[in-house]
Amino acid sequence: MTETAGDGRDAESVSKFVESFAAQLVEAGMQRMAARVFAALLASDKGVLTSAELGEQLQISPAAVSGAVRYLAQTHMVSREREPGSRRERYRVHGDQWYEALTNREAVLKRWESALREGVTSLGADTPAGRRLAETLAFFEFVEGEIAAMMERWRVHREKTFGQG
Amino acid sequence: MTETAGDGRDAESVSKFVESFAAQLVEAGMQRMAARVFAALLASDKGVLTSAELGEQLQISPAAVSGAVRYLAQTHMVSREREPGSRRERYRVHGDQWYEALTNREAVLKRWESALREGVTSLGADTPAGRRLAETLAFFEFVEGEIAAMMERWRVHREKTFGQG
DNA sequence: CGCTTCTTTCAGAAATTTGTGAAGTTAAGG
DNA sequence: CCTTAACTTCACAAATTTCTGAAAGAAGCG
Repeated sequence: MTETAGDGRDAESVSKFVESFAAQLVEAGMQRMAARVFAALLASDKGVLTSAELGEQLQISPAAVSGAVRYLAQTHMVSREREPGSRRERYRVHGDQWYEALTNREAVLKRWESALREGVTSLGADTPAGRRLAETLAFFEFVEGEIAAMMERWRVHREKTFGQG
Repeated sequence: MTETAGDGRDAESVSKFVESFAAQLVEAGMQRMAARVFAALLASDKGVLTSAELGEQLQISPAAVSGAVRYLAQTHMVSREREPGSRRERYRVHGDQWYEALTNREAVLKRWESALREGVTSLGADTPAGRRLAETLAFFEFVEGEIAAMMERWRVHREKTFGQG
């Protein structure tokens, strides 16, 4: 059985999962390194890894880790931590926050809505195209509200199923 | 005022909307030509354009139109029509279907779930990482169910707001 | 059945994206 | 303060993606 450094788990199984899950995320539009880093964190024992650990496990340069983490932090899928009095940064998946970021993409929705709003104005709200855009806009606004409610239901459902986690 | 062929609308306004909305879609991961074609259809008078019209309006080759439309049709964001007795294909946005394709992405979710399921098995459901993956999996399964309900609520909401459309 | 018109496929050029090594920056610890 | 360990930024090489022109493929129409 192949073992990594100290975490006592089958490195090959981990890698297999990491690569296959990352591949799916990539297919859905995520940058490759970001996807691999994220998957590695998900599959890690504590949900926390250092830059060096990520680099070694995924066989990528510090620069690649840095870039991936910047992206993931911006999109709120991982958070950076620093043990006080250390130069070592640690990256963590929030057991119950990251998927909001994944599905929500509120910023994306907002920008779509903004573009649509301008379209309605400039094409005219009384034109067929304007009406189509207005309806599309209404849909996104609707979705935006629904997602919040859905996440709330998830939290309830989750607690029932998994406890406080 | 700049007018296109026969639709009597300000070509520049249309183009402006098309390009800015398409840009947002691209940023969210859609292929550029697909995004432009889609936006052009959204902003068209009838929600229908021919291949030639798309090529001219967007200044792209027939090949590019073909590729974009293939993608959009595969993802159910537009449908292809053919007036019986014509070689000319027409592409249409479904005023009230395309966003299902956009948000649904059921196939994507399914593949994510599948990768996670394998991860849970191979890492062990009783390990910390296994539990994290299992919870993630549960989340996606939850979302999958919720989306159907959400779309149903949208249909109701839409009819109240826009009528039968 | 061949002509014509439209769409698709394909190979390749161009542009973009990605990941690296190396230099630069920051901050802990002596 | 100087050293050193870590992270970040930058320029470039490599890989990938994208779009085009050209050729091939369908399908109506005479």
